Amino acid sequence: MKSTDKHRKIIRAATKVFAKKGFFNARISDIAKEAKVADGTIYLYFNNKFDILLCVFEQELGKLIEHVNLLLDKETSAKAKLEIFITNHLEEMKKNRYLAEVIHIELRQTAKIIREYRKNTFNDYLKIIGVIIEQGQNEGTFRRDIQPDVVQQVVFGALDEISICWHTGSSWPYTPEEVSAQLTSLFQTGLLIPAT
Amino acid sequence: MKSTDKHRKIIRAATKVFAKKGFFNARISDIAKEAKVADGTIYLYFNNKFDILLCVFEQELGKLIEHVNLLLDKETSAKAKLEIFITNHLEEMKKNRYLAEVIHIELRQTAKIIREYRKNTFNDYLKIIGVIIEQGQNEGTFRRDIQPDVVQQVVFGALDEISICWHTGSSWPYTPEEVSAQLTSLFQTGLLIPAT
Amino acid sequence: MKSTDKHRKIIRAATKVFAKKGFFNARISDIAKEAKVADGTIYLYFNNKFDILLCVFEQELGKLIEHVNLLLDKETSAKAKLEIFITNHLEEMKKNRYLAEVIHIELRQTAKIIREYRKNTFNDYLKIIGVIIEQGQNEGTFRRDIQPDVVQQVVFGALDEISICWHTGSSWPYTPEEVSAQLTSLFQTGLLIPAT
Amino acid sequence: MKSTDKHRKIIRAATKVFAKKGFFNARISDIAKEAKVADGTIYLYFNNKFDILLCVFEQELGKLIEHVNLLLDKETSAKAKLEIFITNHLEEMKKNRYLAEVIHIELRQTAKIIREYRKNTFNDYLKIIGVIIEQGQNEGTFRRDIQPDVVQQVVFGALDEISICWHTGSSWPYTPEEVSAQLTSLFQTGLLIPAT
DNA sequence: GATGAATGAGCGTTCATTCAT
DNA sequence: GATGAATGAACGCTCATTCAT
Repeated sequence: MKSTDKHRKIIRAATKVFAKKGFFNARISDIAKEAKVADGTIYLYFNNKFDILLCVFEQELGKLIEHVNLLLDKETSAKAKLEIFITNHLEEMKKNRYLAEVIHIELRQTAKIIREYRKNTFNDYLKIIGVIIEQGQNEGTFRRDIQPDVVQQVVFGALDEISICWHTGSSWPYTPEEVSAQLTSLFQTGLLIPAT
Repeated sequence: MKSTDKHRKIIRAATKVFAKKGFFNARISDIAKEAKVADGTIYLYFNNKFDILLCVFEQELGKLIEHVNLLLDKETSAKAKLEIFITNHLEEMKKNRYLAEVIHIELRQTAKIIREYRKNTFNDYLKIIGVIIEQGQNEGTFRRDIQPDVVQQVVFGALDEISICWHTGSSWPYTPEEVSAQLTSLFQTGLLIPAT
Repeated sequence: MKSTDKHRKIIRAATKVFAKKGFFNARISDIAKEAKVADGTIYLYFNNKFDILLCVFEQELGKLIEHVNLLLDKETSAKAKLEIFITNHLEEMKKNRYLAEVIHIELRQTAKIIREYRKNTFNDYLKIIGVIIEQGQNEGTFRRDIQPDVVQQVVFGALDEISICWHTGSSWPYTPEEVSAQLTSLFQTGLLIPAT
Repeated sequence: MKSTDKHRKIIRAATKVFAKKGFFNARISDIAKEAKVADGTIYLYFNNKFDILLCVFEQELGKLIEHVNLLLDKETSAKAKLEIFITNHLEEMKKNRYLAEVIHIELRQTAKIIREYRKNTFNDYLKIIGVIIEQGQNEGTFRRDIQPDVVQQVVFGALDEISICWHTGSSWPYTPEEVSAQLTSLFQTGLLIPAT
């Protein structure tokens, strides 16, 4: 168990350091210091610096997927599921500032490379949205003229761009609940005021 | 004019190189070679490597802002303007693969830093969306319970996440027109099929 | 006896690993793995990495000296002794590829350092040749105008350069017996065909 | 010409540093300091540390080959040529202590690797001896029962082992002329006093 | 005695930046 | 203004050595 413990400690430290300085500006010794281990120790658990970043995503996205799937299983309608997904993502990102930043900034660099390797936990996360949309279309709740794979990009992009706002210097007065309500409503019924 | 010419050449080369390799993996000598100038020449036009990246954004976002504003001026309704904005962004990103990637990936790294410096052309671009939404609310076309500053993040995030899809290995069969129609419709009337 | 056993196991493993990768490229963990002991165990028997190399030479050269001395004691004439020495060295090196390589390559690095420390088993081995030559000169069999300390270098250098040939990729078709016959003859009567 | 100049300077510095500390203990910064250039400058002229060592051999052995070939061309008999080769090698090694040590110690490490790459200037040097022996056999001066490829190893091994003696702490009272006379005579007529 | 996880000093190499030409 | 050779600080990674178990 001890070794798993250290693995976790390093992951957590790396997430924090990557969020603060960015992957390329982060030094291994920064992570080591943050994790309170020696530089060399890191290489007992990871192959190289980039591997640490990948593991951060694997682990954190994995947890995110597991968690949201648990929540989604409790709901049956696609409409409710979409709301759950949005709410959960925003709450998690509000809670975990470092993860939010690492996803927002570093995931993208990595995504390009990962796409080739297809070690694609990120894609699994995106696909959850796609599947919800498909279900809604089959149920007859969601429009069929908007493609699920378009929606999944749109929703994730929207969530990700929002999720960084809490951690900016500028004031962002909304709570996750407020934003998630707005987003859910926006994606459900749109911006337009229906003509009566 | 000659010097402006070289400035432009370097910007263009840098955009390409940054898109291909990412800011941190791009070497000054890569940019110099792509721009067909000597390494040292770059420092006659830019203060340092990061300054080049900033200038890429300043210049490219500046052009984008200028261009979309021209288009928006031709329209009066917020509804039409939002459509224009969406369509234009996707078309531009489809056209300019390098810019799309640089915005998607590098802008985020920079955004964090820029936010502090407030040299904020990016914010100006975002704000255009916000202003459109406000106008729509004042006109009475757009709902007032969804905040303009939320929407601007959402729309940009969505557009940006979509705009990278054309340049991925995986097949993305939709044309900008199709996607922009879907997006526009999604943001206007939402996913739900209205109960009749 | 058990501890002596482990010492021997490590020496043998080290000889193999040093031969394969060279002293500097060999890792302690390579030797440990080859010897089937833990890394730390090695430090119960040796002071440091270099000490292992020294012990390899001490031990292997010691055995070589002991063995050749036994053989030499059976002969009386310097002429026969020189032949024995040559034959024995080549046979041993043919038999023990790893030792041959370690002597050929690593001994030289070490020799320079050892020379200063005078912990000089290597010199003892060389000196055997010198003593044979001196005996031959005293007997009146060997010329007195060629210095024993020159000959000892020459003979060892020749043997060592030959002894690696069996372990090279390139074809080396001669048996130790053939080569030792040629070398013995060469050192005894030279290359020239005597004018009749 | 300037760049060639710096290449030479680095080669010379590297030869000295490698001789003093050995390849693996030599730091790039040692070589840089000795050559009075910056660390990075070295990489403008060489691919990596090992490449420097290879270039030392290529260059120095190349010069050696060129030089000895010039001398050999002046002689016709194989007997004279062998003498020239021996004398020249010893003189050069006496003159250039650093080269002598680098050949003696580092060449062997490298030789193993080089053998696979066959970038084999060292072999060219050895072959010169072999060719002399063949010529002697064809002329009828040298015995045919001793193989040229055996002799070339023997002669080089002998020379190399001798050539280090001048640079050892221990006293080595002989001049290159004396040693080369002894060696030549040894290889020509052997150790034995001919029975009258 | 034996282990092997942890340590941290050390070094090869890169590359943004400078400056003599 | 333009060049590109030269610089040297910076950092990822390795591995001999230690020490708690």
